[in-house]
Amino acid sequence: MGKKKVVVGMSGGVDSSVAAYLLKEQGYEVIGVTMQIWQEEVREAREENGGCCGQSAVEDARRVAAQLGIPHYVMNFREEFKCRVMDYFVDEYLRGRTPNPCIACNRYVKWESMLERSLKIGADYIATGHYARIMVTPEGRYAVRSCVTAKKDQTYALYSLTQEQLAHTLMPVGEYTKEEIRRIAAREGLAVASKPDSQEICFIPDHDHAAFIEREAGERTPGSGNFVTAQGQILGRHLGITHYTVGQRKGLNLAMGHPVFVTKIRPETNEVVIGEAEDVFGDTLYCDHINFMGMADLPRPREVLAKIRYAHGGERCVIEQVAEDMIKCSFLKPVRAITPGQAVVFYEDGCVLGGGCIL
RNA sequence: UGGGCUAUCGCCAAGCGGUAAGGCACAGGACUUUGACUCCUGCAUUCGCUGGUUCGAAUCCAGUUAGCCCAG
Repeated sequence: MGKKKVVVGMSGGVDSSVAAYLLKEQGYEVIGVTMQIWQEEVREAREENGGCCGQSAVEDARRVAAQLGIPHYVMNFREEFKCRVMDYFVDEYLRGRTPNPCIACNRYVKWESMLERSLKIGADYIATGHYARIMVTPEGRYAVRSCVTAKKDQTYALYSLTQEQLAHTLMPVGEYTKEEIRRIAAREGLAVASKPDSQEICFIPDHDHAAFIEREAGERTPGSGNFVTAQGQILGRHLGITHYTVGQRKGLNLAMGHPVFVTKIRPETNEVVIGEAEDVFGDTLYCDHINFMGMADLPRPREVLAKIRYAHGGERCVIEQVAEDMIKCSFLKPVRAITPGQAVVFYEDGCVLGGGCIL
């Protein structure tokens, strides 16, 4: 029986580099692959960005692969990335929603595309540097669960993986803390040991979302409109709905004497609704694009812990399937800034049961 | 044209003769897969303007300008 073959998605960062190292140590036949996704006019921005997916990423990954003595290839996923991540990102903003591109990238690019292509070249698994662990539930379902480093937990962004995908996925760094991973990288002398963590959205290195959207959307870019209260009072002019997200305070340029926040975005009327701090709280949400992971279905209401955005600690809520592709979440306590477009992910004991996209 | 009121940082606003509070906004930083939240730091040598009184004025006086209100 030959070695199991695994394709490691190497971003050129510390995590995926160590993932490749660990798998090799564990006896897998490891192949390093770096996805080519968005880099075209990248230049200066990447170095301070840490370059999660930039051009230097390819070189860094190649260097690490050479150090580890594993083959390294580049797979071109620009097409997929453009339409499934960048276009989605822009379209969501145009619809007044706040997308989470990392979830889309994971689902469509890293897993659907990269996994498919990897299986095609004879791999048994793909692996990534995500801080998450894959488990099998007593019912025999695959699920991801929080890793030891709760702070770096990335299960939220992985909620949409299917059973089939999880069956062919390995996440070796989920067993370690970020500090341990860096230590291993340093111990093994990996070139990227001290590379800064990547953050923010990789394809917008300058962090200027609005400018990016304007470039991409062109004519479709929404113009300025009114800031209004829930009662309809006009408070001022905004720069275009793509500049805002629910819960936002900064950048509104509204001197009301006290802090005010975005409570809602109305693309139909091009209005941004403004309210008080308490107006940002809500206790009910609906989501679609459901994916069941640790639970196979939801035949009856069930109480779970739900996270409504990446850095959210989670709140107890009762979930109930109200339609073919719709779940209603009723929180026991109001949660802040329920934001359409963001994911809601359900957990039980750190295990992802499933999730959806907030409506 | 008379009479009254008001004029202090981008907005609101303390101050009432003793040497410019505060809030919001904004900027920078920390944090961050929402330009989110949050936190830290910064932010009027100057009080519509011109003179005067005083040891000392944003604070008192005179004039002047602007805005608002009320008049015949």
